[in-house]
Amino acid sequence: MNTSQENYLKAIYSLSEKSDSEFVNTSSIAHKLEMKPASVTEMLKKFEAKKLVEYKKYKGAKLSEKGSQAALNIIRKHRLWEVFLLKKLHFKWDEVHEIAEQLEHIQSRELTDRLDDFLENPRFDPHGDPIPDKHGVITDNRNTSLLSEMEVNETGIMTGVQDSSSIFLKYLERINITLGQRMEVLDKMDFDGSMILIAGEKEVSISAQAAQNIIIRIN
Amino acid sequence: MNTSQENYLKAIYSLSEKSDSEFVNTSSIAHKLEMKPASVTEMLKKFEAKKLVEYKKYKGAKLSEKGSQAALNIIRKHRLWEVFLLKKLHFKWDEVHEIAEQLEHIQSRELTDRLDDFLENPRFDPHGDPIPDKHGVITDNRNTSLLSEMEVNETGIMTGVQDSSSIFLKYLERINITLGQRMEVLDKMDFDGSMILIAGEKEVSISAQAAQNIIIRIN
DNA sequence: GACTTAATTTAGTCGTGCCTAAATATTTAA
DNA sequence: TTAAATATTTAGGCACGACTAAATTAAGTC
Repeated sequence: MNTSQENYLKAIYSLSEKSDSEFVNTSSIAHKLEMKPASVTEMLKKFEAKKLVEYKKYKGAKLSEKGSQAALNIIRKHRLWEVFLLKKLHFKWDEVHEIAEQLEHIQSRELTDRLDDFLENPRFDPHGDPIPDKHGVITDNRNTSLLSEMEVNETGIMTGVQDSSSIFLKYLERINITLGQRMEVLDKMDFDGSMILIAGEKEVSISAQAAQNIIIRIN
Repeated sequence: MNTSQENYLKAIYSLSEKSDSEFVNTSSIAHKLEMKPASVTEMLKKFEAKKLVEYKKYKGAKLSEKGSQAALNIIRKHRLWEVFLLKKLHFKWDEVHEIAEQLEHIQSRELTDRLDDFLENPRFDPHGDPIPDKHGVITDNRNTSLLSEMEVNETGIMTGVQDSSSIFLKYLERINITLGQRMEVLDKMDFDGSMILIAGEKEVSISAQAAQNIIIRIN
């Protein structure tokens, strides 16, 4: 299992999480990995042979138990390294993803588990995403919703983002929105769907597009 | 520059350190990397084109300034990660090399420099090898010799090993020899070249082969 | 100095992971 | 329900980094 194949697994996992149907289609994987569908087809056949996915022609692929475990292990490593980069090396929120993309491919069960302990077994990464434990179990976090779906006067705590791109994270930083902040919706504008909130102490205005990418835990 | 190429650079660097002649020959590189000489020849030509080495047919290769800097950067990363694994994650002396072989290929100048600071700018790795600074400068350590070359009654401090294999390090651990110990040569046996020392507090006997792989700082 | 031996390079092959272009299957819409 | 549009797969090709076997060069020996 090399870096390329691990990236396929991650892509399939993340797409199947979001999609409602069981099978993830070829072109969505290709799009996510910035590759051509033909290349994906080839790899899916190899994965089928290795029992990492169930593959049905013209339908797509579904991760097997073995495939899911492999994907979760990579995600676990990615998120643990992100915590390390942020907490120990003091990288900024928006800088950690890129480096973690490399570190997630380091192979050593022992290393991952020791890193986990060294970081004091964090349950969420800097973007609010849950970190699978050593058995691949993710702590389920219900009670979450997108900021864009909240009603006026509702409150919650920002626990994550859906878009981890540097450009988005920089935007949030610029308007002083950070993880863990309590938010209250003051108004939703009919004009463009933008929202007025209290985030932390201050009143901020945020676009509909941004609100669709902010995850809030309601409580 | 990928993992394979970085391993070539490291191999050439380490061989040219030890060898007296300027150029490192094809077969020694092949041997070190456990590959066939024909493969090495091909790569050396590519390196020549990239100006990483000076390559002379049937003579071998010599790292250019650019090539040396690249090699030193990989060595720096390797040794810093080794310190991290030992000091922060509490791996054993003989376990760190293998994992560092992977981590040394992570590409991020920023990461390396921050790791260096996080570890409080160590000057030597767990095997006693010096860590190049961010400019590729190695603190020169003269006054070192191999244990096997010491005379009876000479003393010194063990600062490193030449063979970092797990099998050798485990052997040292078993006979209670560790880095930083003061050693005194009590006797050298004509029979088989083995040596009797005081290492730490105790008297130990060590084979000629092992003594050739232990680095001592004389003072 | 010629000849044998060893080292090195060249030439051609292979697996991997990507691609493009063409063929085929599925979905959508008239 | 059939035709057009779209998605997917197949077929063939390419770069890379490894290999083997054959050719060439260098080194050692009589």
